Amino acid sequence: MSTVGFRQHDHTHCVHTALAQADAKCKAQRLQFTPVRRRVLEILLEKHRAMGAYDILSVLSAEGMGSQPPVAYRALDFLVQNGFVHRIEQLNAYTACAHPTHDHIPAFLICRSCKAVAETETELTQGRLGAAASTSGFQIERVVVEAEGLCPECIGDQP
Amino acid sequence: MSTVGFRQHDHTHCVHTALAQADAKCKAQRLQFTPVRRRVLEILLEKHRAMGAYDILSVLSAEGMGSQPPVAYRALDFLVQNGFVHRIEQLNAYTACAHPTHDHIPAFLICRSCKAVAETETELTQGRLGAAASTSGFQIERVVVEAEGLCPECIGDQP
DNA sequence: AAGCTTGGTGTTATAACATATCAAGCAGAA
DNA sequence: TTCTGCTTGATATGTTATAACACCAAGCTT
Repeated sequence: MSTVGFRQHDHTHCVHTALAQADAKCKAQRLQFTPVRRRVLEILLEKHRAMGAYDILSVLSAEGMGSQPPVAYRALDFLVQNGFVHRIEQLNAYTACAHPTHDHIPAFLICRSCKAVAETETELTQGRLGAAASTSGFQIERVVVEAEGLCPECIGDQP
Repeated sequence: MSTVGFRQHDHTHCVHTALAQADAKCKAQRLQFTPVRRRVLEILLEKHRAMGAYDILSVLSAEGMGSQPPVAYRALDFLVQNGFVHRIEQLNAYTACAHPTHDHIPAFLICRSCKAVAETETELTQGRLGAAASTSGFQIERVVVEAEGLCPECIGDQP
C-alpha cells in the first residue's frame, strides 16, 4: 500500500501516470498546469531523487525554459502548494510526491549517501507530539518528519 | 516531565543551570568548552528562541568574539554534535536543547508567528516510519520531527 | 628545550539557496 | 473590447553555509 521507494519499478509508466493525474487534478481545480510547471514535475519524477532548485533550474535552462532562479522557485511553489511535490527540509531540496491522489502527512526516508528518497505517511498528531501540542495549547498546522540514514543499496558501500 | 516551553519560568536560573551542565559534561568527556562555544550556547539559552547563525554571529561580533561566518558555524557544529543545541531544519536555525542531560530524539513545536520553539521527545522509530524502514531495509540514523503552527500566545493575534 | 601533533581560531573568498520588485504577456469574464 | 487576475521575464539582492589556508596554543616525545 504505502509506497516505499528503494526498489525497481516501471519508471516510464509511473512518470506518465503521475503527470496524467496532475493534469486531471489541475483541470478539476481550475489550476494552470503550465509548460514550466509540468516540466518541473516531470524532471522530479524522472530523477526520482531529491533535487535542489538550482539543479532543476539548470535542466530548464538547458531547454530554454528560463534561466533565472525565480522560474524554478515559482514552479516549485506551485507544485508544493498543490501537493504534487514535497520539500525536503533537511536537504533544501524537492521531490515528487509519491501519493499525489490523496491528502496526507508525508514522512521521508532519506539516504545520506545517494539522496534517494522514499515517501511514506504518518499520523503523527495522535502520538506524543500531538499530546504535547494539545496540553500546551499549540495549534499544529504542518508536520515535518524526515529520517536520514542509509538505504539498502548503500548500506554496504558507505560507512 | 517533558518540557513544553510556552510558559513562564525562572530564566536566569535555567540559563545558569544549563551552562553548568554543559561545563560538567565537557569536563567529563574532555571536550573543550571554549569561550566562543560557551557564549554561543549562552546566547541561545538567553533568547529561548530559534536563532539563525547570522543572528548569533552579529551578537558575537558586537562583543569582539569574531565576525566571520565560520566562527558561528564552528561553534554551532560543536554544540549540535554534542547535543547542547538542536538545529531546526525548517527555519535553518538553532535552539538550545531543553533536555541536555540525556540522549533523546527531539521533536519541536515551532510557532510560525513568534518563532518560539518548544522541545519535546518522540520515539518515532516504533511507529509507521520505523515499520517502513525495517520492511524496506533502510537504516535510520537520525530523525527530524518538527511541527509548525501557532503557539498559545499567538493564536489570537495572527490569522 | 626543540620538535611534533592535534585541535581551535582568524580571515578571505565563494558556493548554495531564496526572494523582492517591477514590467510585460496572456487568458477568461464582463 | 476592456478589465482583471494570474503567469512569466528580468534584474538585483538577500540569506545561509562551506572551502581553504595561515596561525597559535596545549600537550606529548625525544
